[in-house]
Amino acid sequence: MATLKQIQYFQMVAETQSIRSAADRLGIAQPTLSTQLATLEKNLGVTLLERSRRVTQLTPAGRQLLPVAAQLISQWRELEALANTLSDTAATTHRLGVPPTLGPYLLPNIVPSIHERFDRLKLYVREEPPTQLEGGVLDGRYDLALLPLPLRGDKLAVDVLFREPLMLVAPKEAGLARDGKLREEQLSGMSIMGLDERHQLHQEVQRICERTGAKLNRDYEGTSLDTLRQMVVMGMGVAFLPALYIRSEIHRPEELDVIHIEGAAIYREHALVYRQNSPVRRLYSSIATLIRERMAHAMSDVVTPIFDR
Amino acid sequence: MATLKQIQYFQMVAETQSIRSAADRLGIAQPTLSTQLATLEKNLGVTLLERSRRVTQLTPAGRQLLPVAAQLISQWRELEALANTLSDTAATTHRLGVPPTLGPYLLPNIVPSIHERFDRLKLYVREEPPTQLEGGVLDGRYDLALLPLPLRGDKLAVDVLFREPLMLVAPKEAGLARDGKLREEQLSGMSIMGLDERHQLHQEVQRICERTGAKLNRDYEGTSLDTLRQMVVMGMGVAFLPALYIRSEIHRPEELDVIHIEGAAIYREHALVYRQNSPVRRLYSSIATLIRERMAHAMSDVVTPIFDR
DNA sequence: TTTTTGTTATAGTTTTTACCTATATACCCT
DNA sequence: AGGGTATATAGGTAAAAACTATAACAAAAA
Repeated sequence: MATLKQIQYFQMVAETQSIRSAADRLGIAQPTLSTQLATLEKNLGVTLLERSRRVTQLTPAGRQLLPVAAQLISQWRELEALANTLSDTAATTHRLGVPPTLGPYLLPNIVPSIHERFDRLKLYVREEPPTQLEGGVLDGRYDLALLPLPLRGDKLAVDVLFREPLMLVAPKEAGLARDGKLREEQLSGMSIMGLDERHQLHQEVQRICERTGAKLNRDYEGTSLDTLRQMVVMGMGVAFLPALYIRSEIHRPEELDVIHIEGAAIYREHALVYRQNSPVRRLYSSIATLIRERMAHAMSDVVTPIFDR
Repeated sequence: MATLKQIQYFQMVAETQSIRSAADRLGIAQPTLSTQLATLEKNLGVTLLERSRRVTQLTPAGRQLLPVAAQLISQWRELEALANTLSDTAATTHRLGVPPTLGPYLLPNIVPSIHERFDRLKLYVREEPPTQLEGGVLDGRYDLALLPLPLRGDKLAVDVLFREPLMLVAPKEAGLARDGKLREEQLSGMSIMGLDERHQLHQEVQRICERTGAKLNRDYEGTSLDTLRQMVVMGMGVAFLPALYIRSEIHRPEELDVIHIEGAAIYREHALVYRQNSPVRRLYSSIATLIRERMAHAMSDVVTPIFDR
């Protein structure tokens, strides 16, 4: 197999019409160039150059191969240039997976900050259920993902980000919320609506119900936070919704009572995960830090950043 | 500078997602592949692969470089393939220069034969005055040329092709041609029209006039054989025209008398010329043979092929 | 003509590097 | 904990890419 060098040599000789001066301009010895050209010709099975003492010029075959060779070299230069810009790892496109119950409500808050800090970094974002996301990061479909804790496996690097309370929402007419608060014990026996079981939030709510004695109503299950919320608005029951969802503009406060449960640890935790041996794990962990800082700065009334774990 | 091999290696690893199996498929040892990849990465200044025991996959940067690398390889394959077809020298495009007083009247007769014999050979034909053609072959603007003899220089390979008589043409009403023949002596004092002096034919006719005592009329000079012929038709005088021109369909026999001069060597000779050290001189000389044979076969009434000189 | 000069090819060496085998190291899985 | 598998490293060899020196040759100059 020929080398890019040899092709470059060929190109230079074609340009200068002389092996001698081409060798000078390439900064190599003339015999080296002669033999390299000879081996290139041998490999290609074609005589490229018409050697003579006066001028060395292209053969008809060489003339036709030259443009292809030139294109090859320019393609190589392009690859070099691209590698150069990518050598700053923060200049490449990273694939980020997000769960549907978090992404739309969190990303608008943090993506601008990320682009501000790493101005040439690009994100390719896709939504998927957390269970699939975890495997997706492992098998390389994603470079990093936002995921609720705990994870199934333990093979991934995990940067815990923040704690997000789940708020009980109830129809106005239910009159549950005197002052927007409820004590944990009052949950006991209450019938709670949730998302369908393919969502991680389903399990999370299930655990909370088991702990507090509430009852998970499986007759009606939402397929998204929006449909779940709509079911509450229509008076079909109460539900736990993530604080970030409620904070987002999708929520219209006049339609629902939002109730904070006192005394109970009703929340979920989110982390940024990526492969342990990703060469850019330092970048990812600084993105995690950036997210925590952003949360602390702009959303500390809603979520609790976790800096040390 | 990286090598094409290394890029191919990179491509294979990306495909198999494993250094081990890529090494197998490439037929090299695994450590070789590891080090080659490392040097490629060092040269590019970018980490291309995320090594791990489970699967080795691309980094974000590697993912973006892979398509460019793949294109580079495919470009190389293209170059190889082209070289392969060109390795048969008769499959390339050769640049042929012809003089305006010969090309249009000879080429239609010989080009089909050339393509029949060398079916993948292509010709790029241009017309230029012989004086420029000779230099054009020397400096590489042409690969070969048809030229009238004698040549100025002696640095080119010359394959003499054939002798072409020059015929005297006269207006019908001049009544010069009793039986289409004239003896050399009768030319003496006759006023002959010619082409302008940039054409080689001008000099040739001039020499003939000097030898036979005819007088070259420089008051009216044609810029092409067609205008010269037209001047004769219009009764402005007589002229020498090449036999191949007269034989071509451009000539309409009813308009002119064509007169053969007896006893005098009134002709020009044509040769195929090319650079001495052209790597394809054997091809060119067999093209010369082909032309001679074609002349002998189809035009022996007009021209005299010259096989031995 | 002969000499000089400049260009390419060849010979002989050195240095580099691509490749190998053997082994270390790390991780996964049972 | 240990066997199995993947990659990395070490050390050595052989191929090839580089150099210097020189031959061979053609063109230009003397």
